[in-house]
Order: sequence, then structure tokens, then C-alpha cells
Amino acid sequence: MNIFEQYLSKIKKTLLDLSKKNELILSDNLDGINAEIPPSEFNYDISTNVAMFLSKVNKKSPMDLAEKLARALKENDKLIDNISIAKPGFINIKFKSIFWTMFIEEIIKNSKTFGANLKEKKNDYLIEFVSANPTGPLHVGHSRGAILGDVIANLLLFNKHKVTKEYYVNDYGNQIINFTKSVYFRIREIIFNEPFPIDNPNLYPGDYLINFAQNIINSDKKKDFKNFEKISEELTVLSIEQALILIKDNLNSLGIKHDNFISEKKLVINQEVKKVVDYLQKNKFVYKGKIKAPAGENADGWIEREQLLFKSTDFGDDKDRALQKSDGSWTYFASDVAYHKNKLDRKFDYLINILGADHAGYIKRISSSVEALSGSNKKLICKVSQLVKLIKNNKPFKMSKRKGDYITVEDLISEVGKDATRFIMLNRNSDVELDFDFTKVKEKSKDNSLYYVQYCYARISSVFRHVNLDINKDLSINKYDFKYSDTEIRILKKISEWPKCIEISSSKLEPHRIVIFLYDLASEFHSYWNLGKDDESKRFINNKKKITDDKLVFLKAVSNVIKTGMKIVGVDTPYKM
RNA sequence: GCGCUCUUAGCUCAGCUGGAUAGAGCAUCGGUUUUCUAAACCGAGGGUCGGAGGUUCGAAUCCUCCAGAGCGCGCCA
Repeated sequence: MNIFEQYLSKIKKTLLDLSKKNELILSDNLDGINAEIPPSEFNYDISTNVAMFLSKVNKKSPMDLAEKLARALKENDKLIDNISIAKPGFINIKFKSIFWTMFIEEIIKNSKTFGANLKEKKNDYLIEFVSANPTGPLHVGHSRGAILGDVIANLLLFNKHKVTKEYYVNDYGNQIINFTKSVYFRIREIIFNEPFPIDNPNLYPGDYLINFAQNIINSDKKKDFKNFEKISEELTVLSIEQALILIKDNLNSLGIKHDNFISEKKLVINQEVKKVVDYLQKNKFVYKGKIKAPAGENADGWIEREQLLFKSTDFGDDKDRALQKSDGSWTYFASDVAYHKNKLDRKFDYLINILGADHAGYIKRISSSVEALSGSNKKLICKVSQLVKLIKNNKPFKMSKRKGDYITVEDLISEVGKDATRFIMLNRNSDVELDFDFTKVKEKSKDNSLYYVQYCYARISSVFRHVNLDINKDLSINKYDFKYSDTEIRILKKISEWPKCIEISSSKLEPHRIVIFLYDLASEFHSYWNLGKDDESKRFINNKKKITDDKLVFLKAVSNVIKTGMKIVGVDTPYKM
């Protein structure tokens, strides 16, 4: 139940009634009217801007209009205790205590779905995320996008949409050849005792390739590894297989499981790339031309070559993009266009792409291709996850891909754990750079927002434990007839914003809002909890070792929202800490 | 040079899709534990929301321009 929405429709109904009686002029569009929580110093429950919004068309001052509307609103609603107006024209409403009792009953009775936006049309989403090259383990940079994608998927699922999680495997092109060669040299290193050519910049120097090589050797001891040409094709398949095992293992340790892994190579082999380029050619989106060197950059050594180009400038891109290399093979972009055609053919309502910051410049061209293929790019939503800056002991912790000694997901998880990683990565808006502080993440204090929220849940479950109740079981309370204190209502008001938080998080694909919300809720709860130190009546368990129904229901409501939110984020809520 | 993203307290950042006196945490200073979990709480100081215009009853939020930071800009994927 979203009380703001509910209240907004009540307000609109009152407005309509008044306009029918010719007592009020309505503007054509009432979308600008809102209902929200007023700043706490006003001590009201809900406020609306209607009077300011309608003052112009009615040629009345907002304050006068507010007074009139306030009177009408109060007459129409028995749940209003009192109503007042405040400069410059806000109408503030305070509810009778029964309102909050009804609210809390709603939460308890819909414990699984409270907050979900179920009225919205149900859509079928495809979300593509991670899609890191199958040449090695995932590193920290990948993990942010991975978590972002996974939690967006959870969020959409919570709202009862259909979601397919997909990983695009770039198992075609030069890098794969270099990767296979690297594995091959590691194999020679093991079998023939030849040193790995560490100075060759095209090769992958990471130690993990030694494991890949060993695994491949172990899988078929009789294979002849002497001649690369003879086994290169098979070795490519085996190497990618090794990389994918490692990547899936990394994803698993982050708590992520994709539904599909789509192979780029297959798109090429199945002629899907050729078909999509033919299609674009037929529709005059493709031509042979040359790309100019970017201005302001050192253009030495720049050779203009004639290539097959896609006219992405027709769709607002700043230059046309190459589909075919001069040796006739497809560019990454070409097969990605084919992949997007493939996605479009599967008839999803929306395609979500989660990209790393270094691929942000890629968005225009891929959305151009989607527009060329489908006549619109509205289906495609691209989210960028910005860089993660690692910090340890107040110093930046550099990642360098050069020697293959970058911080991997494995390092991260073994050091700070899955839950902390997920939670901290979502602490910030995804399009802002994030400082990931190893030292702080491991601390058990307020510095660590994960523990702060989990501690709130643990405190609640400790109360349940003390009165021999199971926090997971539904409450068997039939009569809801409670009166809550101002501090309790403050927390209930916070909870009332939960559905709104979910709605905005999912419409903007910004799951960090959930984490921020949970932190705020936990903070208010901890604050309330500590009141019990000075004032025994504020404790949940009274001096007869019992808990009253009102407190029980209240705790259940808070724990319920925390649990729901943490589940979307994909982290545990321990009973004890 | 062009494109994308960003600029809010000393530091790291929220800011509910335009609202009331702009909020947290860290750091600094001072308090709270015979009591349901102190992994917590309470209090104090700290601001030209990068700058300039504009739209609006009303702007940190929308538009334009400017400045600064990060990322990217052919056959790497």
C-alpha cells in the first residue's frame, strides 16, 4: 500500500467534486500535484502542494486556496485528525491513530509483497550484465556492474516482472587468439620446460593461465601439444571453457547466477552477423568509407582505410562505425549488432545493458543500431557503472592489468565476504565513482553500513527470541486496535516511504536507493531502541517479561521491511551477531 | 577538438523524479552500558549546493553558457 498514492487520489477526488460544484477551476493536467512527508519539525503526517499548484488558474493566493481545500479535505475524510496550512501554501495533514494501525495491519497481512509495485504493467526484461571477456578471472571493476545488474534483476522480480539474466561471451576475435596462444605457451612451459615469453605484450601473463594449462593437460594426457596449428581450434574451445568455469565460479561467490550465456562465436558461425549486416545494407545504413583520426589527438601513424561502415551518425552518433576489419573479419561492434538483433527477435519488452565506465562511449552506437533494426531505441536501456577506487589503509590501491596482478573478485570475497561486497558496492549511485575501503569494510562499526542494518534485524530477532516467538512465523493477531507514540509513528512514516523507494529504484534502475533507505530506517530504529535505556516503558519487553501486541506488530513491520530490502540486495539478515 | 559522466560541509556522499530552515557518515570536541545485543545512542561546531544567466509562485534538482575532474574517441573486445 502506497499511502501517498492513495492520498493523492483522495485529494484529486475532492478537487473534482469541488470543480463540479463550480467552486474550483482545475488545470488541464494534475500531474504536478504531490503528496509527501513534511519535514519532521512540522509534526504532520502528509503534506500536499495542491493549493500552490492551482492558485494561478483560480486567481487566488495559495494561502486562501489552501484554507478552502483543507476544509473540503477534512470533511471528506474521517481519518484526518487535524489539518493546517503553512506558508507558502502547503496543506499539512495529521491522521488519527487508527490510520497508522490500519497501515501496519496492511504490512503484516502482506508481509511478502509489501512495497512491491504490483499495479504496473508486467514487462518481460532481458538484462545483460558482466559480459567480461572469457580470458581470465573477474576483477573488482567487473564486480560493481555484476552486483548492479543482479540487484536490478531482483528488484524487477520483486515487482513481478519477468527477467532473463544474460552474459554475452566474447569468444571471437584477436584477443581470443592471443589468449589461446598464452595458454599454449603455458602448456609448453609445463611439458617442454620452455620459459613463458613474458615480454610479448600481446600475451596474457597472469598466473591463472598455469592452472588452465595444467587442467587442459590433465583432461587429455595423450594429446600432442607440439604443433600449435594442429590443435589451435580445439585449444581455443578448451581455454574458453576454463575461463568460463573460473568466471562462473567468481559470479557464484558474488551470489550471481545468469540464465543464459550467449556465444559471440556462434553468432558468427550461424551467419547471424552476416545476415544483420545484409539487412542493414539493404536498408541503406551501410557504406564503404574511411574513418578520420580524432581531432586533437596525435594522428601520427594514422592510416585511413576503406572499411564497411554503419551510418550511426544518422542516429546522433558522432562518427560512423566500422563493421568489418580490412582482413574481412567482423569487428566487435558488428557481432554485437547481431547480438542485439538476436535479443530483439526474442521479443522482450525491454533490453537492459549494464556497462562499465570505459564502455560508456559505446552506448550511442549500439542504441543507433537498435534504432536502425527496430525503428526505435526506446526498448534499450543502458546503465553505466562507474569506476571503483580501492583504498587500503587510507591509500589508493592500484589495479594494473599489465602483469595480470589486478585485484580479483576472489581476492575481494576472501577478504571482505560476499555480503559486505554487495552492500558496499550499492552504497552509491552507480554513475558516481565509488571508494571501496578495504579497511573500513572489514570493521564492525557504524563505518560499515552492512553491519549497521544487519544489527537492527538482529536486535529485533533477539526480542522475539526472549519471548519465545519465531520471527519468521506470521503473527496470529486478529484485533488491530493500537495507539502508537510519536516516535513510533516517525518510524512508521519512514516505512510508508518504502513503496515509493521501490518504485523510484525500479523505474530509474537505481538500487542504491534501497541501501540508503535501509540505512536510514535502521538508524531510526537504533535511535528508538536506545530510548529504552532511560525509559522502561519504551522497551519492547516489559517487566513481566512479556511483549504487548502493539510492540510485537511494530517490530514485525520493521523487521519485515529490512528483510525484504536485504533480500533484494541479496545479503543475509542474521538473527544473532 | 568531440562525446559521455560528475562537481553539495574539512573528507566520502544522500537528497524521495521542482517544494518548507539543504541532510547522513567519517573526522574534531563532549556525554550515555547493574537495563530487550554499546557492532548502539545523545549533543556541539561545520554550507555562496563549481560559476553566471534563464524558466517557475518556488531550483541543489529543469534549460543555456562557462570553468574544473574522470572515462572514452580507427581493424581491443
